[in-house]
Amino acid sequence: MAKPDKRTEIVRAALELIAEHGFHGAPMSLIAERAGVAAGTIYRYFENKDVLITELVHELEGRIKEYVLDGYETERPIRERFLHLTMKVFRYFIDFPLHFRYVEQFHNSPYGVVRRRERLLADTGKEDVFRILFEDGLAQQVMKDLPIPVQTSLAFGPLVFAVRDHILGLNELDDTLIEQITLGCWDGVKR
Amino acid sequence: MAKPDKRTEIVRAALELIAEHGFHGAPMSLIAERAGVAAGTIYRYFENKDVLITELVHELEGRIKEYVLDGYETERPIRERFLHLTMKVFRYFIDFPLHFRYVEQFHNSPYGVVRRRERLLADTGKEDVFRILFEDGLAQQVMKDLPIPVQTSLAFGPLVFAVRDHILGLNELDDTLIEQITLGCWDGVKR
Amino acid sequence: MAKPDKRTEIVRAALELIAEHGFHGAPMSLIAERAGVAAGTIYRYFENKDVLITELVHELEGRIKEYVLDGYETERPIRERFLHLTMKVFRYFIDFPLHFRYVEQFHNSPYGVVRRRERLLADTGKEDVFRILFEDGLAQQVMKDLPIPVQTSLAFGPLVFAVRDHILGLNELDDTLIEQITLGCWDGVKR
Amino acid sequence: MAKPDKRTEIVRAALELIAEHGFHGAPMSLIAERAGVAAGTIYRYFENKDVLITELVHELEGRIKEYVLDGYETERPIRERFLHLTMKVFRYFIDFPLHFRYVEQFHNSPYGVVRRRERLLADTGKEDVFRILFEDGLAQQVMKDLPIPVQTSLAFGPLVFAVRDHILGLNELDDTLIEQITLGCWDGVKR
DNA sequence: GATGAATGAGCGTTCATTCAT
DNA sequence: GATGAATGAACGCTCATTCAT
Repeated sequence: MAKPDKRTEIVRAALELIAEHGFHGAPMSLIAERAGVAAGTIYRYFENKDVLITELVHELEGRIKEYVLDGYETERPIRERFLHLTMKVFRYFIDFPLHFRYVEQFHNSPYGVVRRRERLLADTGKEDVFRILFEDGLAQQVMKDLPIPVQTSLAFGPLVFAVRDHILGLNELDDTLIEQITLGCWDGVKR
Repeated sequence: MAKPDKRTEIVRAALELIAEHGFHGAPMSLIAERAGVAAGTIYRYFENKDVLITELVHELEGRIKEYVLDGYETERPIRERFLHLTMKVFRYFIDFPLHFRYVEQFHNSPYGVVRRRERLLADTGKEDVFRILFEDGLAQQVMKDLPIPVQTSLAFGPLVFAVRDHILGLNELDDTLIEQITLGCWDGVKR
Repeated sequence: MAKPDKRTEIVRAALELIAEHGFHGAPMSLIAERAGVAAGTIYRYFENKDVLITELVHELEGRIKEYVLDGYETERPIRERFLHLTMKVFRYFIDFPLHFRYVEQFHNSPYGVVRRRERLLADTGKEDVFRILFEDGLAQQVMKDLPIPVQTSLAFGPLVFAVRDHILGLNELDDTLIEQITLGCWDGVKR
Repeated sequence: MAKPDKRTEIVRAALELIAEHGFHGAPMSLIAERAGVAAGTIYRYFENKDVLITELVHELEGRIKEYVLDGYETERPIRERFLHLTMKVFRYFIDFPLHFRYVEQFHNSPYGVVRRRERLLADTGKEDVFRILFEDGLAQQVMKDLPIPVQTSLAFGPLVFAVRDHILGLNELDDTLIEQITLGCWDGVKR
């Protein structure tokens, strides 16, 4: 924290620029400038722009995961766990709108498509709390018997929409609204 | 099909390339090549690339609207109307995955953001079937009392997620699954 | 006059556009549009743009010559003939600023350079009133003994400068001013 | 000559190409090639082609001014000062014909017209030696009472004409001829 | 003759990437 | 390690010219 090293600055600059102006509006030279480094320096830390973009999304997703899992207890009832997870995701994205914008941009670009596919094909199921939650929910007959991806859609689709509108200023998401949406999602997935 | 005129070919080529490879991966030269015309020819039909992109999204949205409203009867019960609309949207996007991908890309780009905001600010409510449906649903106390954008999130968020996964091949959306999701959405918005 | 034929319209349009916006600002398509003909039609009358440009300058120079020689009497005294010619040129360009602008642009472009050189190398001396005037002036020992091109410079250089400034609005050339400049030029060439 | 840096080479190449072939005949790619740099390199030194063109004319005018004012003494008689200035301008342009051609092209292009107008409208009179000379000349009743632009026309019009012809090879301006023209100009402006 | 849609070479410009310092 | 000047392929776009109708 004392010495914000160059890599950190590069990542921060890339996040800001891409989140705000898209991949188009974030040339390497501008990222370098905003990071306070020379253009060539970026290539010491990232092989090329694609790698930078991809590593950045990894980092963000790691942080989101960490935030969301904080205080999460696998022993609690399904409903409670569900609400914990969705509301945490909500809060995270509202608190870090740049992260949301970045991740959104990423997943709606060719990079994201590749990434998403790889991820699903790899069996990451073991450690995936959402997956476990849905499987538990099914086993306990609390949730509908739907494929995991479908459950995910019902659980997170509304959230993403709502956050997007909120960030664009078309919406004003306060605590009660967040709770209502979250409960609506629960209504969607519960049996 | 009788006269596959150049404009049509250009639009088709742009749709394919942008849907598959993003705005980045669709240079005018490639669009021209795939449309079987010279690069300069595109500019007889579209003032510039931005206009091409924007007109294309208009066209697609027009077609979607037409498809979705076919057979829609404003006199039917709320629930039935809701299911009609969401399932039609589902089917359309599953039948025309390129359209889905294109519209998605558009709305996650600077173009789309501007468009979205303008649209919301303009009071287009009069003719917007979704809006009317939600207002009716609220008036009849069948749906939850939530802001329109939030209702929209609950109604369409899961759909977009699910279609995306389906197109990526992570999902296999058949009729029963579509119905289940749609019903899940209804559970989310109904009182 | 009754039927402003296409060639005339093309020439007029080219003159206006080039005079006002330069060669750069006068694409063939715009010339065609302003002439009320199709783009391809121009090529029935002129082999290509260069030919159009060159023929136009010929036409203009022909008209200037005609105007200037109107009322010119080779029997009058040198001074009177000199003043007649220079003042007529003055008036012509002030009355037809577009012609002036066009001719100026032409002579300051690669076209003009070629043209000018060809012209001088061809022995056009026989019919050139200016040349004859200068030769007479020298023979009668009324004018300085200078090469013809130099005499031309002294006679017309100031005129071109003054007209340019006038057309740009930096100057207001009225009759007395024109006369003064003309007399200044005479002072420059006379012995 | 010790370090023929890239900027210098670019400027030199632009000067040569534009002077010889006009703005049309000097694409950035060719300027780059002749300068021995990559096309993109030009943009490190000049924001765009317009800026390159405009900065170049500034540089040339600066050098001309410096050359012309060398040895100029404001305390000398009007006539002597007049002859000093005009003859120096003469010599400069004869020694640097590319500079002459460039400046001519510039002032007959849309760039130049704008520039010229701005310059005249701005009251640059304070530091303008020509203006001061003409004002002194008028005050001392040595020169005719004419507006400054008109005096300028009489003083420099012939020069520009003569130099142009000389560069085109239609003329052979030697010292005596230059002096004669200069004296002719003086005859034109003096009372 | 006249049209104007179509062409495609060529333009000015950008930017991811390299490499001498 | 770090720099940033230099690169040059690739982009969006223009426009003189052609040719089927």
